[in-house]
Amino acid sequence: MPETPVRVRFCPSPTGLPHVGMIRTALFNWAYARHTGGTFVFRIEDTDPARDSEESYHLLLDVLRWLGLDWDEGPDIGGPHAPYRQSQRMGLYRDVAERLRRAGLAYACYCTTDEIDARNKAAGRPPGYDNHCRSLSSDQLKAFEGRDAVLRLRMPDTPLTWDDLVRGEVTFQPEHVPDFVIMRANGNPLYTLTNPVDDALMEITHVLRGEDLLSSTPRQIGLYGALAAIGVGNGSTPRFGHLPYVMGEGNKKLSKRDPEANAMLYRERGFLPEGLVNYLALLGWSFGDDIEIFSPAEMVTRFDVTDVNASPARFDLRKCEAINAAWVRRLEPDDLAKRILIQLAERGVLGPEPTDDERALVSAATPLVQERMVVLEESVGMLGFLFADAVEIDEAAAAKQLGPDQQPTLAAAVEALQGLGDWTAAAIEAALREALVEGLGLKPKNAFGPVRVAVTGRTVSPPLFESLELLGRDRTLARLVAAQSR
RNA sequence: GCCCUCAUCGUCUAGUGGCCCAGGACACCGCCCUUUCAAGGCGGCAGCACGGGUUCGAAUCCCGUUGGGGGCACCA
Repeated sequence: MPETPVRVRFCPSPTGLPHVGMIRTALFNWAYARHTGGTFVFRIEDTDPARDSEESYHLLLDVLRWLGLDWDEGPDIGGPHAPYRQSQRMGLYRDVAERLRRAGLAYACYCTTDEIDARNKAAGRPPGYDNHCRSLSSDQLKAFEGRDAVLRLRMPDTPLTWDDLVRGEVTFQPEHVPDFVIMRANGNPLYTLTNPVDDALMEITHVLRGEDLLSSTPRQIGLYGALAAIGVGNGSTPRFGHLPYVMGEGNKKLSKRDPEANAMLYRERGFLPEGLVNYLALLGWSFGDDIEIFSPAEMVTRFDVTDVNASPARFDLRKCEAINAAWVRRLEPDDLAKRILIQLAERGVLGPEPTDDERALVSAATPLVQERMVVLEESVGMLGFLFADAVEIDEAAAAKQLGPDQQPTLAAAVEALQGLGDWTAAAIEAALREALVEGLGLKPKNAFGPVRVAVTGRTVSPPLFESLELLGRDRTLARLVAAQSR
């Protein structure tokens, strides 16, 4: 028996900066589509001009592309259900709303929020609409003449139940799900209408979204019933899966204000897309077999929504960094070198068009830093010394390693390296050991510390002898001499 | 207030009645390796929220309690 092909969607509102929780939702939808051989639809829900922005829309596209979460239908590439931006589908929603009204499935409501609140208070009821305008007499209707009306959906008076893909069966009693607004008084449709209408029209089979939308699901199920009645969509209601929150510090949802929430930040800091995707996947899901490092493609082979955890997960930057570091180590050196090159160019260590020599130097230096980096950003500090004539010396490092006591060490190093025939890491190490460790009787730590600071400017650097080899004899000697005249 | 929902080490998780006096990872602490910093290796710390059931047997099933989160918009 052939199953209906899976169609999932990611449908953010373009407001503010892309949020990691939102990206995690996109990832799970994407992974589920790819795992099942289904279709991943990307739709933009920009029905609120007051909050939506074009800039935010482009950021969304950028982030998804950067992470490699490709979509099969969407605003930029079109598809059988185009357009994929709700702002371009307004006529459609108005039409559906009108049909619902004419079918008696939706009705005009003239109540103001103040009136509703007042009635609830007087009756000692909890907040929420009281279905007041469901059946108004013609006299009552006349009294409201000229007053603005919103359109509300008439909800069924039976329990609303669905089998949530991550939580199991969930039921709401009808008295807790009042008739809700689907069209503003000004005639603009609300999310409560546009989202299910598009899901129906686009024949979405699985709605995987944040748990914040869980309590709006009964309303959507009610709407689906109404849509089926007027022939919008294919008449079937999608399955729902509510993904757990991504939490921030303390016990609150990672908020948009929280800097850690901004997905763009990770790209700027030089996280690898593979690393971020890998970490985000771990928030509510696990690969199995005690394996934690996996590629997006590997994730796809195993991902299933029904394996997603129901409980919220805290975003842990440390772990995110550790996963990324593992990915840095996992990359082929050539691949890593390319990414470091881009990073160095973006940060001005290299020009926008690196020379062949610079490219070669980056390639040669990459293996020296591959095990030392957590994020690409660090390549600037670790490799910067290779790409300048002189080096800027860290003052704290100088105070520790370039004082009067270290002058003889530096002098001996200059002498040992000056006449060295073969400028290779091995030869440099041999020469330095002979002159400083054996010659001056220094411990290795004290022998190489001053050389390191003089040449790289820092107490922490890539392996010293390899670094000197890459730097070259002239610049190495110049820096050793310069350090003596400080 | 009402409704919904969640509950295993500090954190992310494995675990779907016996393989679990609970496994892995991050973080933390030791030791080893070592020219710095890492990486790597070895070891350590640390958890089934609580109370009742069901069962020969419960982290796993049921009920309750407590605690956390979300919702109750002409936002999405």
